[in-house]
Amino acid sequence: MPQKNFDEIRELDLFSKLKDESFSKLMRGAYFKQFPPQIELIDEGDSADFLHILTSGAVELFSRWENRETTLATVFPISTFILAATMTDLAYLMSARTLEKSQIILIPSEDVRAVFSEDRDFANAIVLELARCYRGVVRTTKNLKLRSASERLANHLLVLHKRMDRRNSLTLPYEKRRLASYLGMTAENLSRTFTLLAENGVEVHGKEVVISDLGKLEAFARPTSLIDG
Amino acid sequence: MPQKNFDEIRELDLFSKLKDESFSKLMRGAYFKQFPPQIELIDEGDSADFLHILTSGAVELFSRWENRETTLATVFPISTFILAATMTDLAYLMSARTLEKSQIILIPSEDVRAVFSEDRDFANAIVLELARCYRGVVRTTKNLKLRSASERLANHLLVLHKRMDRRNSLTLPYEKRRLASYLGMTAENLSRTFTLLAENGVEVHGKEVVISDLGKLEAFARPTSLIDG
DNA sequence: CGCGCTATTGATCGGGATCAAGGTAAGTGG
DNA sequence: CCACTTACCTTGATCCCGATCAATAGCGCG
Repeated sequence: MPQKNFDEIRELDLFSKLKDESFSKLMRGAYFKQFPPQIELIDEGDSADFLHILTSGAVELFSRWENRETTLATVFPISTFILAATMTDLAYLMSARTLEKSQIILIPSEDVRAVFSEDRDFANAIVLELARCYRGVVRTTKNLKLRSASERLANHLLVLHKRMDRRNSLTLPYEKRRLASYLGMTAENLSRTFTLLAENGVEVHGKEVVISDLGKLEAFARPTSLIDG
Repeated sequence: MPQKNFDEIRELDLFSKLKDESFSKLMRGAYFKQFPPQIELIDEGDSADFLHILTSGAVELFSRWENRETTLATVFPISTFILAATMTDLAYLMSARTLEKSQIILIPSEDVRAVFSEDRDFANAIVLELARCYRGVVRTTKNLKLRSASERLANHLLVLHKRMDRRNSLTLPYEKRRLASYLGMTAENLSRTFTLLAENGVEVHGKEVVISDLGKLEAFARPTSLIDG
């Protein structure tokens, strides 16, 4: 594995305060793998043998039931995923597939749990990370249950806008149909909702989104830190 | 506080493996309070000063946005709630109200965090509990996004049935309108959905639900361990 | 180019919401 | 013990958001 990756991983909240010894213990047993796009990395229900860290590319977390499928999250570098299943040694609840060619580090779950009980700082970081994830899903649930599809889209655009350093022009980092699924709507409905938002300060051309009237969009979206973070 | 309560709390997964010393440290700073029904214990956005433990009564966790409100969970004794906010020292993301007269133990968040970093077993238990909560909300999200309202109701009845030792007759432990809100539907729609389920092995009289044909209900609900636990 | 995939647009359908009355059951007080 | 109240639930009528189905339009890429 390139040194560059090591350094980046080391800087993740999860590992930054880790003892060197613990960190190398984790890395010693780790696999560094490259995957092509559209590979199913994880099938929900599988036992959680590895903690995954995405170092380049993109990964979709999704779930299937009875011929239906929904996107639960999109993971971008550098970040870990499916920590909760790893810690509890239970089956994964989400499936994962690469969206692009991706580099992924696989750390055996037993190693994670071993270091967790040896290194207090790691335990601390894991708790914070799990709590953060938990709160993220709670926000998602509130978003789904309290808002209409167009309100969800409007607020999501505001979140992206904030994340992009508040530039009024941004590029959607995923296909629209995945965005639609993530927001709990169909691709068709997303399209129509975008045209609806044209009256509320949003212009769309392909994956480019221009927020031409932030005030209008905010008035429509009514964002709150208790949902949108 | 009655000794009986102490013992019951001690048996919670979160506290059972705790050193006596740690447990008393937590209890020393704790408040034991009684609340009448319909009292708002927590307003989302408040800072998370206390970990709450419900020892009798019932508490609803809910959220509001723009004049809409949704039930996120109902808590029954004996259990803790809002652990994640406590650990991260961030604002609560859910509001809470008593549904009945309730006894609640309030443990200052700083004490919880202090004991967490002193007592390895407690740290362990907290991680497991957080991961469990996280996975619970992931299931909720999948349920909301992958299933229709009637499928959610059918599966929820199966969950209650399982929880009630698989007796074919059970009593709904909450008002129907709260169940409706929890399942992400209106009270009216819940009513109609119950009549729909009459053709699928379910009889309802008030809060009494009789599963007259488990096979039929299961065929309709198609439960899966990856959503329904 | 032309093939294949994604996005848009249009027409229609349906699940679930909303609005508006009734019904039912459990208190409450005379 | 029974009228009256009140809260919850049900039922009916209608509406609308968003899904579905179908066709077309872009776009990226070999």
